[in-house]
Amino acid sequence: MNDVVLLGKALSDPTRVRILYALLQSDLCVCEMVDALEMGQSTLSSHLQTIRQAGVVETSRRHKMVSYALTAEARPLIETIIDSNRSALEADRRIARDQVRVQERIQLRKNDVCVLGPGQLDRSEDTKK
Amino acid sequence: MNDVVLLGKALSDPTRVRILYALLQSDLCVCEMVDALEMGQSTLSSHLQTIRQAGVVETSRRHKMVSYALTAEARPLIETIIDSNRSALEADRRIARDQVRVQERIQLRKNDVCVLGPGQLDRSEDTKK
DNA sequence: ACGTCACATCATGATATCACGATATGACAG
DNA sequence: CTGTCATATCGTGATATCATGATGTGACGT
Repeated sequence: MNDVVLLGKALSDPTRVRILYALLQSDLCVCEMVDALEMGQSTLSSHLQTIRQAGVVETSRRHKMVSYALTAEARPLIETIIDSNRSALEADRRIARDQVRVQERIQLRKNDVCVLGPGQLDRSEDTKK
Repeated sequence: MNDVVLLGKALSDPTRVRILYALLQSDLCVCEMVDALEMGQSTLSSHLQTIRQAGVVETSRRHKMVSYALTAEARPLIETIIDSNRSALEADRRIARDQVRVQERIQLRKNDVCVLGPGQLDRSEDTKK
């Protein structure tokens, strides 16, 4: 019972859906998500705790950063749910923008490891038309 | 995006999970759910509206009663989610009790149609041992 | 057409959740 | 063992959700 409710809570907020959608692309550390998803670090962190309580994600430490990943148990179910609304999600402008920014942040990794802290990504390109 | 969030909201409350679990057994009218799930009619109704907004259930009128059913589109997904936690749900005492009471209420139908209004089910048996 | 009955909606107060800034923690480098 | 930096937690005020009782609505039988 409670497991289902916690899964529901994980999915019941647009910000958390954005986070899950991003994690479906790739494991990400908190600093990468702060930049890519453009939200306050404390806001992001508390949503991550909510998702973690649902057993949907797990953490691992990589150097100074904490990396979040979908759990092996939850991933298929999350994929199924997301897939059932894939087209609506892909049409969402916020989601599309997140995708691009996640990829940009991933490009900055060295040897697949995040080397840049939160809020340090040069976004001067973004202000150009 | 919003569809996923609404689905999440439908699942994010224990009372709504109970309702969905009951509807997985059988279509039910509101009066049957009031008795079987032992909740106030207005409480039940507002949860049903939440679930309906998520596109998970649809209604039809049968005589005076309104019958709720999982939609054909949502049912497979709901089944998948429930199944992924089937054992935990079956272990839930509240859910188990609901199951019994739903079956009792269904037994009272004539020709598969509910004939008894809300709060009219004789529960004198329940107070025995 | 008029009640009646099942259901929906409203009003309210209590509790939970949200975003955000400030502060705490704790792992690593030096 | 000390500072630093990434992340977690706390505090707060605004908003949303909950359960419940009162009231509204609309389809059916008479």
